[in-house]
Amino acid sequence: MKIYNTLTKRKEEFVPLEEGKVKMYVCGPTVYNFIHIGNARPMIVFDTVRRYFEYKGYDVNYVSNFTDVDDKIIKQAIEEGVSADEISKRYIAECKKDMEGMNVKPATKHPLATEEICGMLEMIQDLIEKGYAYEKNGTVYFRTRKFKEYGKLSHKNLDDLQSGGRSLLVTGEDEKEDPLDFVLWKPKKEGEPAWESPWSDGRPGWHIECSVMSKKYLGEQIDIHAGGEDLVFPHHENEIAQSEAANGKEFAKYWMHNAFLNIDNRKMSKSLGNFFTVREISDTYDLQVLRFFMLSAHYRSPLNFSAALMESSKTGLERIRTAASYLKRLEENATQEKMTQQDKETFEKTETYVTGFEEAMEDDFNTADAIASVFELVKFVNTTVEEESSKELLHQLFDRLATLMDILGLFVEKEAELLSTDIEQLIEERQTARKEKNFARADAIRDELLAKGIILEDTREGVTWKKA
RNA sequence: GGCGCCAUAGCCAAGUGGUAAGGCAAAGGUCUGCAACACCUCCAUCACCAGUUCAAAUCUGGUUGGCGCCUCCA
Repeated sequence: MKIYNTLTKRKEEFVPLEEGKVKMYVCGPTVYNFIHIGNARPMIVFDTVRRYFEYKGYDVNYVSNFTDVDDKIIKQAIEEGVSADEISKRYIAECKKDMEGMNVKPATKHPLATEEICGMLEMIQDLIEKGYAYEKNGTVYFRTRKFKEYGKLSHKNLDDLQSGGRSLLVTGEDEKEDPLDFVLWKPKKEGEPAWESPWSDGRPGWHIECSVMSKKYLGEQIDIHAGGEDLVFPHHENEIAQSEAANGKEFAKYWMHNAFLNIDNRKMSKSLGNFFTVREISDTYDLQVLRFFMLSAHYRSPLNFSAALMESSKTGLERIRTAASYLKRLEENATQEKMTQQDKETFEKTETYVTGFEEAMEDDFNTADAIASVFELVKFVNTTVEEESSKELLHQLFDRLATLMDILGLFVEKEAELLSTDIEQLIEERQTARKEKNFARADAIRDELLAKGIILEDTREGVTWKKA
């Protein structure tokens, strides 16, 4: 399996630290509002990475945090006149609902920054003792130049950073020894949440949180650290500096970064205000469609979001699901139980689509290519399977399709839903009308159901329905 | 100013040296009471210029256009 590593700027063969196990950490959102669909990209992408590892038999320890102490949370709390804690708790709960809708598996552990302060104090103290950090008026800074490899992830050199067009010196930070130094601990301002520390009552800097939570739940060394590409610098660069300075060993072996989700070719972000929340999208679309859309491009390519593209994704996903329900229907009506010799040969032919799918995923999780294999399998099913096919074959084909889709976190079957009895009666009445060639009545009933969001389709095997 | 990415059909998108996957849309057709589904047919020489090579969308140089990071940010 090959993974593109931001650290080395090339695809590398994945070799786990420990045989059969994967330890991965994915930087999670800051919870001060509903998550937007840009936040959803890494969730979906890295959940898919996880699912593929699990499909390959790896035991994946997947940790993803919630940043629940931050300027923006405090700002939101002040605006609403409630506590910061209330804001973060609320949006963590909402985020989890969205994740469920997108079929993103819960992490093995979702640590909260506010519950890990103790570990942060320890690591900061450790860094001070090792000479990598210093305290000034209650603020603790990381001594960036002391960490010789600083810049190795983002491939920047310190002098470029300093002589750049922008000043890294921000107001009130002229007490730093060096403009490149960043904050590990900062004293509280009036009304802000704070914790006691040897340096001041205050709160941790953003970067130290991930270093500490990763170490606590995954150990000093992990296989994969992932997040959005904007986190490469400074967040991940700083994490490396902190963790490697404190632990004295390589922090993460593989660094994965997803590209952005754009709107009109512009980065979507809360600060630019050009974003859609996942919740908004879920009003119009099944979030499975959003997931399918996200996986239709490679995770390292920028992806534009639009209603037209969502429609296209919806239709495409529907095509796959139609094939699946076709198999199910035939299976229910099949008379032949066991596979015939010909069935066996048919089934063997689908091996190539599984291989194609796996090869795509092995190549740095090329989900776009993997989906192409799924479509090829769908085409094969639609052109090969027939009423005479055996139950066993139909079942196996369904299973094969569902398995591939499950790796992508996509369902192939609609949830088991029951129609209310009056709707079922309408469908029966329509069938009677059709037999009597009373098509006007039949069409009227179909329209009536359509208005209720139910689409009827007449097939050789009878009437099927789906939600609009 | 520094660092970096991208440019494939109407749209989306794979493909990193051997002659363009897949999906959506459109068009024509088969099936069907109609519709839908499904199936068949049709749909590109890869931004531009120059070069390397027997061979380039794929490598090199340049041009144009778009974007990202360097500041909270997925």
